Amino acid sequence: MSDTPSAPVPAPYDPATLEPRIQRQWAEQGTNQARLDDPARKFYALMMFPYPSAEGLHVGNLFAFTGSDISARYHRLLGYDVFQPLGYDAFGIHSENYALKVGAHPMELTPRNVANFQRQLERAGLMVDWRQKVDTSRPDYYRWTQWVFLRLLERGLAYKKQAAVNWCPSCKTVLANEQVEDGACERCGAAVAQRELEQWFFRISAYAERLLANLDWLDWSAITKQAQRNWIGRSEGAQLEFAVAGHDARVTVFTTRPDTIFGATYLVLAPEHPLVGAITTAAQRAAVEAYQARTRQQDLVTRKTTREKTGAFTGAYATNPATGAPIPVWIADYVLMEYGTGAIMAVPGHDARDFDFAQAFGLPVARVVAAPGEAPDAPLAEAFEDDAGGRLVNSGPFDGLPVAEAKGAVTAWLAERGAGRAVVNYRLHDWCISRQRYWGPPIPVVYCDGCGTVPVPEAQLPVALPFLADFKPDDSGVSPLARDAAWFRVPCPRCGAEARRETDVSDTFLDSAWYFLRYPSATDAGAPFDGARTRAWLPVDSYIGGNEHAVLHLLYSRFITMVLHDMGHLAFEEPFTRFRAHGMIIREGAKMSKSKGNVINPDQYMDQWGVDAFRMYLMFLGPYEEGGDFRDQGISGVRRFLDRVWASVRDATAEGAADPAVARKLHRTIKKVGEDTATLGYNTAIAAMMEYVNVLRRGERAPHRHEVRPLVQLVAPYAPHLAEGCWALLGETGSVFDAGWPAFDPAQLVDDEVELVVQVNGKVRGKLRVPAGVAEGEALALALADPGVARFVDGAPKKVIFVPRRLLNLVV
RNA sequence: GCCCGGGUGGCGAAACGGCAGACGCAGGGGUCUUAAAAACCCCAGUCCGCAAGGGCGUGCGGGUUCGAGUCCCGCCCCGGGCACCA
Repeated sequence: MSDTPSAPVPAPYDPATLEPRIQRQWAEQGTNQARLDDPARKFYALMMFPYPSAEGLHVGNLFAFTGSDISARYHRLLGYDVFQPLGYDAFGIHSENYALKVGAHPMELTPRNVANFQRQLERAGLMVDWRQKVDTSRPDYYRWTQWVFLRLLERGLAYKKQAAVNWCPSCKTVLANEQVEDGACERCGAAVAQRELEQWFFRISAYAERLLANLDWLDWSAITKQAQRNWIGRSEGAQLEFAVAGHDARVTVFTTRPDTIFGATYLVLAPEHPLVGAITTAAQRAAVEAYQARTRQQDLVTRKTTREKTGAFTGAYATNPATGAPIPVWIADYVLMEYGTGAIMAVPGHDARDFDFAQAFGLPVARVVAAPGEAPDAPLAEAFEDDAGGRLVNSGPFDGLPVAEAKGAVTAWLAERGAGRAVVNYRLHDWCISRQRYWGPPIPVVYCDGCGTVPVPEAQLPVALPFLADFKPDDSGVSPLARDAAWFRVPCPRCGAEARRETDVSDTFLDSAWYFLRYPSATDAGAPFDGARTRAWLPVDSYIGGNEHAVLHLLYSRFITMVLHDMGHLAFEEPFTRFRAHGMIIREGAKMSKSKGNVINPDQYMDQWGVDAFRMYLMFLGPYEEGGDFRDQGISGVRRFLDRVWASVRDATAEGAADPAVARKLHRTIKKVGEDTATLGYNTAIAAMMEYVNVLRRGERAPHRHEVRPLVQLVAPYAPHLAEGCWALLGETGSVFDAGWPAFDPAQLVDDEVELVVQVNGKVRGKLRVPAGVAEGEALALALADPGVARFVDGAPKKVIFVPRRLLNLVV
């Protein structure tokens, strides 16, 4: 045996003991707490807060959170004061339905689910400042959600109107469009009908242009911005007026094709259009009313997806302002009341829907646009919709004009005759925030016979959600809250007379439309968001979340922020400076779902491999912004890497000469990991660190201390517990997260000697080791002297392409 | 139908217009071991060939270029979102 003293037993990497120890240390030392009051260089890192489902944390949640956490930790290492909060989106129909299903009460169930989530999230080792946690279902939060509602009411942006909803007569509840499948309720299968209810709306449509315009400068994922642009749906066109024969009434239509006015052979109103009753002739009244009734019976989804054309003739005729011809006025459910003016001019020759309708009811089809070389009276077998190369025909003074020019010219011509004007229309409709349900913040309004609609005074907030043993909706279409008489009857805040509370609760999207404002002030009982804190921390520097919220949540948050800005409550009008959408995790090529039984339980993997290995594997699966495919076998590779990092640190010696090749690799790795981490290129950053460790440990080489110390810093955002443990192992004091980010030496990035690829006619025929600065002539001489290259070259090359440091291509 | 993504080894995936397949999984061979595991080292797109070497290769068909996974045109397939929006 050797006579050297036996070395101490080397400590293996053991995440099961290391991770809890490090987490205790972080908690004791307040490592994850932000300097909320006096940040020097603030960085607000936000991730979309979860809905605390009873099933517990989903691997998709953890994928999202880990990606945000890495970014947050990286910024901390760069020297920012990072604030990364998290909370719970705990209100909503989801929780309520689940409670109904299992026969529990949401007030009891929700805290339990939240506690379970909290346990799982804490275990995941996120750098979250838990002091600032929010829970939207708690009165100390929704009190301020109600405050936000009152601000919109004050500003004239909240209003009530009748609106059609999907109604399931069996579940006795309003259904969202997503909950209707083939005209039936997704839960019970009963046929869904329309029902008109008085609902609260927010006038987001008034902000359409601003919400659209700001997208141009926001640093957001391109796909997210595009989704918002599509949703806002700006379209330029004209409103045109049609006089109705024998009536004072004029029908206003919206069209994007005013150029086709000469081809408008009939008008169609939405069945619920207010003019229908007035213009319908006695002879047609029965048919029209039957059709209206039939439309009301239909659910909203079926109405919008059925292509078959139905309708009824009103008996009335309108005058085409361009041709002077009388044209019939119909009603049909393919015209929607909520878009444009709820009425259209039908141009069957140039609109596929109008064409189908005209075919179904034998209405005339006229051609007013022709393709180049096409006869003005060429018959139309289908609608000719192409407006790119077409020119007008059969259009009086406008014949021959290209469509693009005709749009403006026709609009101007009609405007002169008082029959129209250019308008911009948006698809974005107002936000219905009413929910006739239980589990949400009561809308803080009181109805008084004398005073009308009275906002609940701020001092009386919150309007607390009462405990209702029976919170099941009934077929009244009114929220269960109406059944709690003690709660419902309330003195009018203005005159003191007996009055009634609003019984609708608000949409969960309202809870989440302002939660990022609350985090820095989460414990503030006196205001929704403290002025100084808000100035110090907002807007959010980095927001990461799923693109399923590209439209609603993100748009509503922008809207609420704009309104609060306009009212002087906020200094900025866009809440999220940078937004990145992460991808989706699938498993073995298939979407995860409970029914397939392939849902990943994070706890089990964290038990087996450690938290760090699990998070790092999630990040290694593929590009963060695209998602990845979770395969059980793959995680061992990441774990092996962490073992090797640990062993490298443990075996590092303080003395000895550096290996210049290792040093060069280190500096390249620092550069690469920094760049990739900044751009969310986590998978390639991890690969780069693996490459470095492969070089570092080649042949069981014992690394030097200064070769591993920066590695620990690089790996820290990815495997924070391991890095913290390694940092201590290196004898460093304090947290690695206060140690800064290593710098690379640019001089170390350039090699003295490079491998030059030699191609002949684009095919690789040889490789040369040459000095980095070798000249073209010299490289050519060396290449021609190479027998492998010379075989393919006969005589002098016709052309030589030389890319310094990379390649030499000889064309022969 | 429209709008995005994406199609690369056995698998997950890399690749400023310049060596396709980095990194990892699975696989094969080896070192160590009585043995196995672990660890470490090496091999590994595919076809022909004992080898040296060569041919072919990034969904399909064209094009631009000295050179194309990457750029352009036309298709096919998969995933996601929107969808009677006038």
